[in-house]
Amino acid sequence: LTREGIVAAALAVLRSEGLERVTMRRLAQELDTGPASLYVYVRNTADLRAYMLDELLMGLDVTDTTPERDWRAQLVVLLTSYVRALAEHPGLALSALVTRPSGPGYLNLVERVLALLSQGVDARRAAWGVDLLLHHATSTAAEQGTWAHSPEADADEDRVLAALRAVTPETYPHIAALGMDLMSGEGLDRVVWAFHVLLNGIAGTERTDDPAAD
Amino acid sequence: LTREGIVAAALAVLRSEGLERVTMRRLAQELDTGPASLYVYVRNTADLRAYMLDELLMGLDVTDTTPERDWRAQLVVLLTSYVRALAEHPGLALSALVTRPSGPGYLNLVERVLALLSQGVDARRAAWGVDLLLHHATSTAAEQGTWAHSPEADADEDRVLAALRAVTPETYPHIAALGMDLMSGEGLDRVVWAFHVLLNGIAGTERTDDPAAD
DNA sequence: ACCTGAACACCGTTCAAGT
DNA sequence: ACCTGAACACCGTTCAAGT
Repeated sequence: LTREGIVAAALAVLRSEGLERVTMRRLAQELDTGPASLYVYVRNTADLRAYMLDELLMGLDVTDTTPERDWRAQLVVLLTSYVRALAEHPGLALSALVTRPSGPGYLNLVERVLALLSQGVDARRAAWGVDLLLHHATSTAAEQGTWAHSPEADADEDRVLAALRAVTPETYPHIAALGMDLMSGEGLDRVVWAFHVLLNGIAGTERTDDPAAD
Repeated sequence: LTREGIVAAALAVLRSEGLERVTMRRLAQELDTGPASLYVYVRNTADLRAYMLDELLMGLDVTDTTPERDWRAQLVVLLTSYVRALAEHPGLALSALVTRPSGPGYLNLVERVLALLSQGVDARRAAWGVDLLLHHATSTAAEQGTWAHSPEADADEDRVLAALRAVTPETYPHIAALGMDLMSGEGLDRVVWAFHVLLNGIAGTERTDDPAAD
């Protein structure tokens, strides 16, 4: 019984049965022991999920496939592949939003994002920008992943559509004016647009805190 | 027993004991009935949380306090107050990330954001921008709120700091070069900067999908 | 239609006792 | 130090039976 073994078992259950089934009791069963034994190696379930996420990130290919393109395009490719990988496991993305990742897999990703970002913006903006980009990518993965993998997502969207249709120009003029364009765009179109917004925004927005404070 | 009554009881427990205690069983106890009775009025816990969130949003003041300032500044004020309100209940923010809100409280907020956004950008960008802004605000509230209210947050930050200190210029040159500036900034400084990044980005990034597709 | 008791099928975590 | 059985204190949801 080792932490590596526990995390490996957790990833196996994750892939075969989903995150809901990755419980201390289920893992203990898988490893032929009692749930209490696991607490020698992981602090709690949040801790376990952090290890799982980092293991997943280690498997992410961060090497550049299109070195001839500019830093923005390369970042969009990298971040999109991160979103795609994480969206497979939206529950882990949600955990990462709440527990700050700090494992080698995450540091590796941060380093790569910083390397690309530094080509286009100054160091102070890069320092805050990397966090903004990865925070956005993570929450996008949680959102997209949940919608893609949940049977309730359709009913959910129906409710939003019904709410939009019920809007009259008198009650909500701006919503009524835009109408269904509020919901337009294939999932990935919006994700890519959002990354461009962030990159252009970072390049065009100076940090507002006192430079001497660093 | 009505849905309004159930939601009101839920909000009372939320405020006095936190979201973890807002369970079907706890609510049933509060309302002197069995948990099964609640399922006549709410589909499940996700549904209940959606009602709770919308009730909370109804209490959000979206009227403008600084009409003399430009649309960007007004949006930053509005979005910051949304983040502040939601960060009080990070669990609800997390739910909103996964279940699309569609109640009157949310529509009210969307209308207000659209009204301000329309002063600065074209309708197509406003349509996608409002979702991007509120998605970011929601996930920021979940993140900030959890850190602010969780006793484990400190240990979490210590781990990140230790990981950063352990970085050498050989392994992660860009991380090492930025050092502790990666973690700089008071919570709110970064939140405000992020909103400026988004607003500048939206203003400076055309939508990439086919305009005829609307 | 609305309401309920009881059950089904689970959880995370702790702790005293063992090896 | 590591491991465990058993317990503590809970969960969401369903369903047959009642009113």
